[in-house]
Amino acid sequence: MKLSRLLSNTHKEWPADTVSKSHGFLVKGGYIRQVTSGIYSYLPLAQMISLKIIKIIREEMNNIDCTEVLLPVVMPRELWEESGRYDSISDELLRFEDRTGHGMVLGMTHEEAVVHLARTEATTYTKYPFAVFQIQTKFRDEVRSRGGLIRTREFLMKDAYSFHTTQESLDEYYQKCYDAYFRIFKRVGLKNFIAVESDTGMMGGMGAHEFMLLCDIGEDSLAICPNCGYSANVEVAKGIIEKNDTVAADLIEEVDTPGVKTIEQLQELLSLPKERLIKACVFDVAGSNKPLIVFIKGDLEVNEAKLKKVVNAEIKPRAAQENDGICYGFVGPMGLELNKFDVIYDISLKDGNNMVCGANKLNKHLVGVNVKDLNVKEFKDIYKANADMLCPICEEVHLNISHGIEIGNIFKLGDKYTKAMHMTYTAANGKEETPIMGCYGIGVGRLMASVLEEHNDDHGPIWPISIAPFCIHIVAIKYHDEKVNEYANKLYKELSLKYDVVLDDRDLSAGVQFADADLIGAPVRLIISAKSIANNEIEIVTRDKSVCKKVTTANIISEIETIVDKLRKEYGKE
RNA sequence: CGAGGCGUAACUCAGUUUGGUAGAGUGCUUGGUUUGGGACCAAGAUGCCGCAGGUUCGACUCCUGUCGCCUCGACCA
Repeated sequence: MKLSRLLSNTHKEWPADTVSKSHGFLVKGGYIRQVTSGIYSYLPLAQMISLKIIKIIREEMNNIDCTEVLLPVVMPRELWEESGRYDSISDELLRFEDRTGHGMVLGMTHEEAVVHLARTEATTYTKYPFAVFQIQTKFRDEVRSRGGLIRTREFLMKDAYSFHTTQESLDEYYQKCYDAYFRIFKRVGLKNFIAVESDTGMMGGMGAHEFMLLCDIGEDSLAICPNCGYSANVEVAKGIIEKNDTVAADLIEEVDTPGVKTIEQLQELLSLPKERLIKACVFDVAGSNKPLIVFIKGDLEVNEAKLKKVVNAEIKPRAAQENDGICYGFVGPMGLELNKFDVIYDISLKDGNNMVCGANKLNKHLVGVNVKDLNVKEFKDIYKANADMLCPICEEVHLNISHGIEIGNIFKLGDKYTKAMHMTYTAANGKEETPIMGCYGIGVGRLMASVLEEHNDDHGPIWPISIAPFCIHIVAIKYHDEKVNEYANKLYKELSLKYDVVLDDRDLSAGVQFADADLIGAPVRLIISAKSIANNEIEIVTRDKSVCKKVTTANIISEIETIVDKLRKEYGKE
């Protein structure tokens, strides 16, 4: 590729409205252009990277006996009614009508489509297990897209689906996929990524992991044990709350707490640690007209993902309303009119002694409350793990809370879709059985942005050699100079036989050429100038600055080979 | 959907408070001097000032509405 022929422009100034490095550099370097919120066109540079990522994904999926298919982007609403998701998913699923008025949807994921395909092909146990994947555009009408390619509405995704007749078979394949994901992320150049236990969310199912690139701009919070390696998305994370040995109080007293509506105010007024307070949170639950009151230890927060599972419905923090019988700021477990509310106690309160709670009266709290006296039937685990808690596995050290970008996920779906969509096979004993499924996703564009997020300097991306748009970038300084021109083209031709090479054949000032080379981020750079040719040497520099030396023209090819081999090993197959 | 911010040239942004001929830098075109980190000189092209109403002799500027984009939150198979 000659740089003068490349369709894209770099920008000198940092693009407006970009917050993350990856977003900024992708725009500044001419990789992507926004069409509308959450929807981007890829210029050639981004497409080249995308194709290289896809190639790696393909190889690794094929390696675990997953074969490629192509499912439709547009599907009839009936298919989604079969699974129940036409109604259970809200506006994120884009619905529209074709010209006959028939309801259609844009695929946001393809469980329905793949079951539709597989249920007519895999009707006997002899076909199982099997797995297919596709690399296909998804559309999710996100409430708010953000961060450039980190969170878009339209995006390219590798999604794979496996089908099994036994749980053991699913578990085994799930592990294979888990391992393949590690290889994929390693090969595209990521270093600081982990797998965490995760919520199954709208996918449903029996277990899930998310692969996370640890990084400050990540949208997810992760609880990680630095000792034993336990790691989980905070949405599902457990954590051991350190015991507090306060002794039981003898009597309950009502105290005046005028205007004290928050835990912080209460803590200050009573000079008590937050864990001696009982916090009340009020939620509205979809499909219920009773407000839900959740009691939890004052220093903890309610994990809404966990709570949602416990009540098995959508929940929303309730906005204070007048005359709804709730004494906001002074809600407590004693004296609540239980026929008007649903109440849940968090497990963190279980052994609470001598605590403080709202009195359900304006400007009053109760002191000296022992939870064991409240006759709570059941405690639920709905607290959010935090850095004050011990690891639930090794119980030795405190959890770290880190941020991560979700670069991939795997789910054990079970029979959620196969059952709803009446997919069956004939078992060896002649009976009809329902297969179980797993699904496995990687967002290609987000992965590209994530790699950039991890590999950059002040001047631009430092693409790993495995996915870099070009392997070698030849900077010809004073391209119009006859000798430079001749030598640069000779080298370009020769190297192009073996590598992806870009030749900067523009007759621009050296500064511009270097700046653009930084933005293109090719791992190996060759600098050719009249002076260097006169000395029979070429300067060879790697984008990560690990190599910077002059090499005689006679040795240049072998030197490049050495450097490229070394870089490839770093990101190569195991 | 809640809160905030922003829509002016291809890009980054002034100008709006106080209404009076549309601006700068970068980029682009042409010519020239340059050429190891976005160099310089000269000449030039480029605007439905997001859109629609309203007020006014006159609106980029004031008023109303509307659309779009960004950030935070909510949300996120």
